Amino acid sequence: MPSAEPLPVSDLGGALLGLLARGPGTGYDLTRQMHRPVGYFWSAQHSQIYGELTRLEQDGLIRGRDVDGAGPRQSRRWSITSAGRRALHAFVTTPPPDRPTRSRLAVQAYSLWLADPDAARAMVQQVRRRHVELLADYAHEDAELGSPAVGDPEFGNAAALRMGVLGAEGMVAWCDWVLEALERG
Amino acid sequence: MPSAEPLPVSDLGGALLGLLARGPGTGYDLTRQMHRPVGYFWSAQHSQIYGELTRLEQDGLIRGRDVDGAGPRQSRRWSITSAGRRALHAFVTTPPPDRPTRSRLAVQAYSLWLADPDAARAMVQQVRRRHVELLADYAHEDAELGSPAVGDPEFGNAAALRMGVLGAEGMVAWCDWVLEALERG
DNA sequence: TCCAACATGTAATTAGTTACATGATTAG
DNA sequence: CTAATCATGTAACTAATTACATGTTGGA
Repeated sequence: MPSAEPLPVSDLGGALLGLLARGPGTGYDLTRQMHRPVGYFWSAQHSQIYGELTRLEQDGLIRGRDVDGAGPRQSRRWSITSAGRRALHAFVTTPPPDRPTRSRLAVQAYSLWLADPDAARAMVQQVRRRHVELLADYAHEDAELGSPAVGDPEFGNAAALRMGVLGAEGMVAWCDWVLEALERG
Repeated sequence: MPSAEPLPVSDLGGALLGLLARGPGTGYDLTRQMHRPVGYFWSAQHSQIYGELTRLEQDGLIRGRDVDGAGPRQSRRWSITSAGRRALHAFVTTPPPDRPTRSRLAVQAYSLWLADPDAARAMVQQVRRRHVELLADYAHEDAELGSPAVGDPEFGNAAALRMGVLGAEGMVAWCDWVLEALERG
């Protein structure tokens, strides 16, 4: 009998399965797609991705087929299997472990009190600019999206994007809070 | 001549220096302090902390003195050196690298479209509860804090806490957004 | 002709987690 | 007497980054 429990996957594995659930692709494709919009929240180098794909294949969650591509080597086109879909199902509905979100910026904030105020202001202003830019990118993506139904793959994009917007708005608000405090001295 | 550039430190190194800048402590102390409020944003096991402390000592950023503690072994009390303070200065005012914040929840969100709506709702509700609890913890800490001046160590606590509040509020808003979308079907 | 994009892989290193190991003191 | 806390360390492993390596095709 087949095991009832689907195989657990790593966070990167979940990201890759999430991409392949929308359609097959090569390792190279996946590496590029680890940009907008999954890549807003997860990144990986191709070296890590190729390794993870091999592991997912060994677990039977994806299947690779050789195709001849433009490069010097054979290219492999990966597709998700039904076991992979089951594993992805389990992955998305399992509450994430309750560890603190790692934020280097928060670690810096914790020691901001001993920084030179001008240097602190410059750093925070740069962070602010970056998040304002991010918000503009998100707005672009959002404009092409509308309000997809929950069963539509686009709903996943919208949900991830929404999280990005709320997070970036929070960061801008935080920067303003710090800048005001530095103003007051 | 002494080098003009202070030694770069890792994120964990920055967190530990940030704690030691407020006063000396043993590895055990630091492990416990990697809870509120730095630990809201960075966590580490003692195994990693002890190793990092050794590295910081080799770089001359901290200094350890043997004291006899309650345990079976000699205890070491660590203090930050002036080189350590310089390195921490540089650490806090260097804009963090522009990599995406890793969010497993966002990766899950990206594939939420193929989840069973009831399972999705349960997951999101649990995440929401967790962040509401976090907000209550933050409010507690905040109440004891007031509005410290920028040169006061407490200002670091306040800044980190502020980031936590804004982040958690964003997460609750995100959960509500998803729950509403699931309601509408 | 040179550079970018295509396309895949390995090697070396650093960061982080989990598990193993020890042994004293104190509170219930 | 038992469990928790004190207090430190190592070992084994997984995750992630950086660097090394190869070789084609298409456009400026």
